[in-house]
Amino acid sequence: MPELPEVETVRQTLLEYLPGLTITGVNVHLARIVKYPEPEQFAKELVGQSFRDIKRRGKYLKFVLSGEQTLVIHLRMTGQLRYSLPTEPVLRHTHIIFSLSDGHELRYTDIRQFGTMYLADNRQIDEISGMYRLGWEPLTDFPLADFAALLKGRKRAKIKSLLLDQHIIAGIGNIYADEALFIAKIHPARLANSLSSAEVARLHRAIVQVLRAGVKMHGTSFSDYVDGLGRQGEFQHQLAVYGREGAPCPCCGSEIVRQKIAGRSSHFCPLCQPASEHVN
DNA sequence: CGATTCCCCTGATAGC
DNA sequence: TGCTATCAGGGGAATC
Repeated sequence: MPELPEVETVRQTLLEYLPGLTITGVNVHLARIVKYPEPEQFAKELVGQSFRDIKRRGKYLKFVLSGEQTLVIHLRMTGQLRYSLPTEPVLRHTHIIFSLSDGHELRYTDIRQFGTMYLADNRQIDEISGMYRLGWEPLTDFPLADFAALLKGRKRAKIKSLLLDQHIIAGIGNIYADEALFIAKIHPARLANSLSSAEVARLHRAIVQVLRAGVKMHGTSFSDYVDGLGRQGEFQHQLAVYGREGAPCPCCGSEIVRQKIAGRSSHFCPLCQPASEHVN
């Protein structure tokens, strides 16, 4: 499940190969992945354009093209982008293949078919893809004071659901939300405005820390995630709580609990992350 | 207005 | 052995 660190790793790996290459063909085998424009036009407009740059916004990848257009790809749950040789076997669930001028292919594989692609002029792409609605970019534009003020204004929301809300912070998913809350020692079901300023500061720092660590370790290959060359990440070996139900807390040894909170499974240590603020 | 639920989809797993 | 039910979760729409 690609979150910010995984998407950033894909960006970095593809950035080594794609810039300067021209798209010589596009084969769309599953039309529903292409949300805009119609798949035929999508393919037609892409052919002949070359890659200038690859950017990222939250969990979205933005391929800046030579024709003043941007190709936006969201991997959602199980999407994978691989820079491959045509001689490599085409994996099952490969839905879109871009042929490249160096003889390679950029292949989009997605078991669950939830991924999305958009192609539009640079000035329209944010609106068409929905990216204009995204919140703070946590590694470059995430002011603590504004974050604290937002949490103060949320009397009913659980902190976990706010961390997952892309309109507030862009790029956090279930794995890094649980890990950040563990590092900050905050229970996922705490109401946002009940956090003390010390807790808000801890959480802010934990979010940045865990996302940076995830990028440094090339992402978390918990289920399907691989980078732009098909390589797994390493951060799954450092997870403290996610996917560790029943295992000992790395901090105190208590059994990690898994519980559905705000509609998502949440993993936490009941001792290190008490349901109310722990005052020392 | 904001929070919750449903839904898209396939594969892994549990239960019978 | 094989069937069905359940769960996983990003994010948008529908619903409460």
